[in-house]
Amino acid sequence: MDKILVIEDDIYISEMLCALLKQSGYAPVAAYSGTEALLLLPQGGFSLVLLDLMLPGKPGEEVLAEIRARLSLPVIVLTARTDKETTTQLLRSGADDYLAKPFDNDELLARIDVQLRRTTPQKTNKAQLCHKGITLDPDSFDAFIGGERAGLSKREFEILQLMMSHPNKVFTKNNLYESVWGGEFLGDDNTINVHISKLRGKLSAISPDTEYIQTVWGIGFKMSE
Amino acid sequence: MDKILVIEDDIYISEMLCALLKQSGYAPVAAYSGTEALLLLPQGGFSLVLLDLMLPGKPGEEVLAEIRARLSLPVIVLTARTDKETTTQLLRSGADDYLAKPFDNDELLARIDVQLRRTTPQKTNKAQLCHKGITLDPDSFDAFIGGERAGLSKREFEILQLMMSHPNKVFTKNNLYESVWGGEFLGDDNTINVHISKLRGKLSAISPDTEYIQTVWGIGFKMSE
DNA sequence: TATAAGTTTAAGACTTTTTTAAGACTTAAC
DNA sequence: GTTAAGTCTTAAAAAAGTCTTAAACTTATA
Repeated sequence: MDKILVIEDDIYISEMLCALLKQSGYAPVAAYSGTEALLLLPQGGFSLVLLDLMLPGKPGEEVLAEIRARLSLPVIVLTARTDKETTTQLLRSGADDYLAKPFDNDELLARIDVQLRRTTPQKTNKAQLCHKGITLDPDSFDAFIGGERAGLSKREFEILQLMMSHPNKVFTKNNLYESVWGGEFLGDDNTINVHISKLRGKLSAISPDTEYIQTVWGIGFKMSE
Repeated sequence: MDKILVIEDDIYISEMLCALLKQSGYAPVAAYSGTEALLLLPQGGFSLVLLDLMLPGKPGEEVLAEIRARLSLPVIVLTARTDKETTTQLLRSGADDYLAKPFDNDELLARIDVQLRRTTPQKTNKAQLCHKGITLDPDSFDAFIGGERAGLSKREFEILQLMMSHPNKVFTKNNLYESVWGGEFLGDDNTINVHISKLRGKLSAISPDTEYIQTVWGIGFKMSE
């Protein structure tokens, strides 16, 4: 159950929020000032922060900055001010979203969902990698181009998967070796070159005129753009 | 540079969006229908999707669902409808954020920032060097001027990186040799001159009228101001 | 103008990558 | 446990790209 820190000085609103959250299956914790919130946060375990901007003592903006400086937690700001300057400034200074007061309960819940959806590590999400028409299928350990199976071996698949997960990065042989083989790389090894060559062969067997893997001379390999 | 897929059928709005994005340092790619977008997406490399809900052919909601089913990419929806039902429904069905039309440019940029901030994790690594319009990309070991790749070799990159890391310092040949080659400099060597010449050639191939590397007669080289 | 310093070019040396092929190793089936 | 099929590694030659050298040319300084 996700713990949500509700930073709101108005007791009436705070209770309303907490009730709404509890009813929706979250575990709300109320903080009635920014300083209190900053004391509670290090306790840990929070999945999200709801932050009212108008706070006694420390202004909400400062609280936001301190949360951001210390933790990586989604923060949704509640504010009465809806002018563009305020709201864009808020987003720029670290808020993940904001909601204008008075807000709609359903919308608040939806926005909380959105934030938690991304924070909570992908449960089912075997997001399959796609790049330049290559689709990777982690279930069959194989790659497809336009529906055609490439027939990769395990190492070939792992190399391609690694490279496609960061399509702009150049991977040194060292990188590749340590990630795919998991050991230390002893410079004078041609194994990776051979695997890259085979991989290219299988990819270009499907699509002969496309370059998929680029060599960066003296450095390594990367996915073509 | 982050690639953003702009799915918008109205050419006027699409161009406006692309111009705005380009100006802000993103690389926009326009798709004028949902089906086109779904063809472009497997090409990969996109960091974010801007999706207009009103689309010819396939409705935006379906496009959203298909994107969600296939990839894990932030999607910001642009919509004219602002009723609570529509918007919460949108967020629940996979949108990461939405913006009501007509939207404010700054707000759009701020929201894009928010989404990218979380998707692009620890961009903490080597902050890319910029100077006089040259951007160094340590991932691809190359330099860019206005988005154009220079195609540097390893040594050329290392020289430029060294010089750009202290743009006001004058580097003697000795300095350069010892830093880039790592050995002792034996005065009568022309190698560095040749490399500087090649480097200048590649930079001015992109931007012929700008001087990037200055000669300090009798001493060495430095970045131009 | 003479001289020292910097620039450019082109060719060959050198290094890195690609490809091929053969043998070693793994895996799965019998 | 043996066999068969496929995968991985090693080695070596060929190909491709980069670096260095040397020489001719240009520019700045005294």
